[in-house]
Amino acid sequence: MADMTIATLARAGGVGVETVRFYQRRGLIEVPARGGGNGLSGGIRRYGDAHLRRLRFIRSAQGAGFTLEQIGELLTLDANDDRARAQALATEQIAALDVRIADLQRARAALQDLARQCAHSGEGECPILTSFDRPR
Amino acid sequence: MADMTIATLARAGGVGVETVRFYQRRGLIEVPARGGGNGLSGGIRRYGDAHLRRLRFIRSAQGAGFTLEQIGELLTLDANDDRARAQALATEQIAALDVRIADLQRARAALQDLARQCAHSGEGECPILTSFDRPR
DNA sequence: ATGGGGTCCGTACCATAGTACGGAGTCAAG
DNA sequence: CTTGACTCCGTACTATGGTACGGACCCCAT
Repeated sequence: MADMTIATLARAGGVGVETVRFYQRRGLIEVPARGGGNGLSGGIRRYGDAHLRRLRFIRSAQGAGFTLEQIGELLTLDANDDRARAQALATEQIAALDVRIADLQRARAALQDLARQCAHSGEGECPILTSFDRPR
Repeated sequence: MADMTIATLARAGGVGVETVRFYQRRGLIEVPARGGGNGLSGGIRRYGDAHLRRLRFIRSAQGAGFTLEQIGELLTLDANDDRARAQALATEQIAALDVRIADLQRARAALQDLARQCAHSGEGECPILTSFDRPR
């Protein structure tokens, strides 16, 4: 899968061309030299497996809740083999995820309660619409 | 707590003045008439308990993961007593929360694994930095 | 060798949820 | 009756993660 064009790379990574270019602007994906190696000056940039791995790295890390800025840092660490810092980032991110998960679970429980009450209550008011009036 | 100024209302709701004004622009909080009731023309807008309840509703609903647009709809339903639609929105939101929670839990588990491997592995590469290379 | 699709690049725009700024008006205390 | 804090309002700007546009250029198949 070497020597891809940007469209091929994007498709392989499951994103749009513009997204790849956006990541390049952010410094997350390297912009390869132009002209596929045939010696001529200008031309079209070609992408290889390394670029595709990088793109997938970015998408996976996003899936783990990292921001693009954090991902940039992870990539720097990768280049520097800075394991301690990488571990610290991971631990931080786990804590952040725990907070978010707990928040969402609380919200979910509250909503479920409300939906149940609304379904089973008689002609009174639906509690979904009044329950938020109390301070958190 | 009636007859608050916007700053008092904002403080009571735990937000900034600009945030209250932002909600007003979005149509989520009513803009009261000017001149506290003393008959004079121009003046300062005064806010009462209803405004504070509304503000707290918005903050609570945000805590449950609703967007401001959805909150606007909830408020409309409140005005119309549309219980069926409110229930539907709550159910939808619960499903959305479930998806997000599952995503985050998966991400958390993966990260934890990686952090552990990184801590216990010898002189090799820290797996945090290479593990994202595989497709999701 | 030419036509149409893909690429390059800068720039502008989108949604979401605010946050800040600046000038004019208002209000209450001293 | 002035001073200083607060309010009003429009407008602009922030952060995050893209998405779109337009002109110039390139390259491959016919």
